[in-house]
Amino acid sequence: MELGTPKREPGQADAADEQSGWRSLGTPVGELRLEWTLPTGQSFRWRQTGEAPLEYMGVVGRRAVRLRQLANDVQYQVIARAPQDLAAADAAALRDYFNLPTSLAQLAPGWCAACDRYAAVHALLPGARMLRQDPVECLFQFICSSNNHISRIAGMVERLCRDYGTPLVPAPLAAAGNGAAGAAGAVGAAAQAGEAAQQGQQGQQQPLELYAFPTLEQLAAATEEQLRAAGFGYRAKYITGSVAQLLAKPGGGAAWLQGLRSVPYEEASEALCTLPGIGPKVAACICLFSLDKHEAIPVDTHVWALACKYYTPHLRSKSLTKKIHGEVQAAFVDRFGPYAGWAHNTLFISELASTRDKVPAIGASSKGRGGAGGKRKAGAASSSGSEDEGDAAADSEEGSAGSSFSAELRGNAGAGTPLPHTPAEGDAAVGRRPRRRATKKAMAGTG
DNA sequence: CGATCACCTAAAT
DNA sequence: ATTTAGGTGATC
Repeated sequence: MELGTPKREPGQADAADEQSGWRSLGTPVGELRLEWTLPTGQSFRWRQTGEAPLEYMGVVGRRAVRLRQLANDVQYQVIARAPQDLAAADAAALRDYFNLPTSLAQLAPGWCAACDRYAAVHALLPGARMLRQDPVECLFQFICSSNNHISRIAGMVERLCRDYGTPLVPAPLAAAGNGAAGAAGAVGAAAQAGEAAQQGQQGQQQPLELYAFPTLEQLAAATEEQLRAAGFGYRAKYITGSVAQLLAKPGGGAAWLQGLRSVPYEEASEALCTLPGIGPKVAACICLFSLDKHEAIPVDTHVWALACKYYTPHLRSKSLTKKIHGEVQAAFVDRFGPYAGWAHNTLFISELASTRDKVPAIGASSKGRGGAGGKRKAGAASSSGSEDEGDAAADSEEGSAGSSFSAELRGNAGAGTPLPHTPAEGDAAVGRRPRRRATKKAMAGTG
């Protein structure tokens, strides 16, 4: 059952799975790999709860979910659900969350043809798919992400859910429960479920608590002082400020955000940037991870470095201003087409230290060939003309993206060796090191 | 518009 | 002790 193409319809379970409670999502490896999708910076709400098979626990909407990766499929199990949500809708909710109507496997060949570097990385990172998260949840997660690292972001988001969100009660217990159980009981039960599922892990962590992400109304209870005390730092005022602005929107902030799904990327981005704590990068994250803007490119420090090296070397000497952000964005769309954000995601993941740990081969899978740096024409559709400019520019200073990348791979064959990324000279392009060493607040633009 | 700096924090070097 | 870590806002 664990190998081969899933034959069942998504959401169905055969006799064996019926008793264990696992159901098939119907996603071959080319469409979804949990390890390249859940813990790679799109959402900070998933915790790994098992190894072999790889398993995660998290929350989708008001459903607490367990997911496990099989050789050529993903299975799920909804362990807690809001009273108003039907079990019959579980499959649809997950298919929506994982953006399954969009076929990654169909788009990837076009990106491989458009860029050798992408092709090399893609082979090692199949199934790196974009999520379709709830916009409110996504927005506050990424306000927390500014000038921050993943582990700390995850902690902040967890605190937000625990302090202001609604606890989710595991289904069997919810069914058997009575009013007397109360909120405290519900929390305990959810925690227990998480704890049980976490056995066999590296231990240490406290029981995983399961909460729905707080609604805007719930978040309105948070004060800046409270959040600062909880370790949100200067982002505390961004959160309270954005909550206030969103709640003031006619029709409600949630609906306003939802409405951004049906306007052009440019417009959605600008709208988001009117909220405190949201700039071009965070706006792009929200657009790509929750608002159906498949072309959005969050240009962070890693992507900026990638772009300077392979895609927009002519911008290398610039600093990452809003305008430059737009130029990098355009360069990616020019090369990869309307789903450039998806392609960018795989490239981005390949730069994460955690990814390199999991894929030692990433430093050793050369196969030489440096040809054809980019012949674009991504089957995904290149929006329009001016084809060769990007390539010409890319080739001018560093050689083609393809050859550069391959050269790096060759020279770095040791297993587990981090991608070379030879910082050469332009590495600190983002934040010029302060001429002096201003003690603390000097690393501004670096992150 | 572009360049600079301040803003929280915890882990890594 | 300094740097890193998936930036944004205010100012000149």
